[in-house]
Amino acid sequence: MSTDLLTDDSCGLRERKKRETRRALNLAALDLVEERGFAAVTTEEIAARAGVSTRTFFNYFPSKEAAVIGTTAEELESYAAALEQDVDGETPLESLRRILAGMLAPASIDRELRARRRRILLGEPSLAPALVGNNIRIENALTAALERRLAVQPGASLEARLTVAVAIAAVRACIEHQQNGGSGRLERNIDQAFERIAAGLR
Amino acid sequence: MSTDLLTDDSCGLRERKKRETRRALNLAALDLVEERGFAAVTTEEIAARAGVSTRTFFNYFPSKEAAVIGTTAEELESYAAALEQDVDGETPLESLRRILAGMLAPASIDRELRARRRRILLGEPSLAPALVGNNIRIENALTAALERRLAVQPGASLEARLTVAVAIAAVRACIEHQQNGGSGRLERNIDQAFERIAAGLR
DNA sequence: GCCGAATATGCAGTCACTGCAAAATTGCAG
DNA sequence: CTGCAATTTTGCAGTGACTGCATATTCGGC
Repeated sequence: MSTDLLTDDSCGLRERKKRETRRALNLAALDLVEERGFAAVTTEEIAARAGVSTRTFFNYFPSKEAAVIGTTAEELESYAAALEQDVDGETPLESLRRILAGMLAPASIDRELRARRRRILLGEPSLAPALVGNNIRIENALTAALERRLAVQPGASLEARLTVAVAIAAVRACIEHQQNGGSGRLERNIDQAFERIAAGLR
Repeated sequence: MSTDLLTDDSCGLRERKKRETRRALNLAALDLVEERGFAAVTTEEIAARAGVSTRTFFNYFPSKEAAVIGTTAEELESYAAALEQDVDGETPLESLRRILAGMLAPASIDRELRARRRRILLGEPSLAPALVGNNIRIENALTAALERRLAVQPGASLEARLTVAVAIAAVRACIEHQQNGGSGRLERNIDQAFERIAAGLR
């Protein structure tokens, strides 16, 4: 196989190949779902397009949904690390707004991929349950990170988990609003939502 | 079959039988999951214990998870109706606290069943994704109800959806907190959470 | 008691997902 | 470069969720 451009970071050939395979599976899944819709795609086809066996597919992802969503442990850790950092005058909620908005926004590098991902994932209503299920992982990772930042024992107070859960719910609500033909642009709505939350809901 | 005690409310035998079957399936599912755990129970067994064919099982519930969770459209409507009502000086958030807490609390009649349900559902981590998926239905129903109460066009403003989503997230966060061995009792934590939200998070 | 409609069932089939054991690949030491 | 051990891939066989369809049963009104 051709040695590739983006060898990301680390060590041995083994690790690199695993990353490549994982990514290939995720991209294959996105392609196929975009072409035909989630229900009409089989794990066999995804594996085939990625050039591995069906069995190997399940060595990388526990379910078809997970392959399409494709959140990696690294991404999770990177978001958690970002939240753990205490940026000058930012409240936890402000940090969460920045980080969660960043997860949605097409960032500098992966621009098109991120945008495509977003379009495909949100365009498939049948993925909604899996997506919110995936949010549990995100919530747990971010909660732990915020607890470290606040220097409290894990689970000692509700504060951290509540803040994270509410922030994620706010973003989800904006997305849902968007999909139901709601008013306003997503970015702007998210800003408004966080303002409302900081001001106190009634 | 023996004519039963609680014939609930309405009309024909047909409707009553459907309710009975639905309930029987839900109870059978709860029983079996309590005995053996969700993964070790098959839809065939649930159907058998409820006295119907496997095929009929899927006429009532779209998935094994749904059968265990067992939320009915009637329940949804009743919660929505409760939220739609404008109770004296209650803010929307206060109404939501009351209604969502009521969904968890073992109510007057079904006391034991509600408690059992709660224990079983929350005791099965593998059901967590399905549970949050189910929350989407609840969120949609409550959002529509709140929009009626506020007399706004559906989807016109973010307000309703945001409030509902945040309220549900708060309850979920308290449950999650509880399950991770967090401090405090559930009821009390929910109260605190809603107070924090009304006061504004940071 | 009889007919149209709703409901229950059986059957065959697809596909997600798993455990297991054999084969292929990789990293490493000699 | 060569064999060796660990890791990864793969094939295979099996289980079980879920669906469409055709058929039988049951219900409600006449």
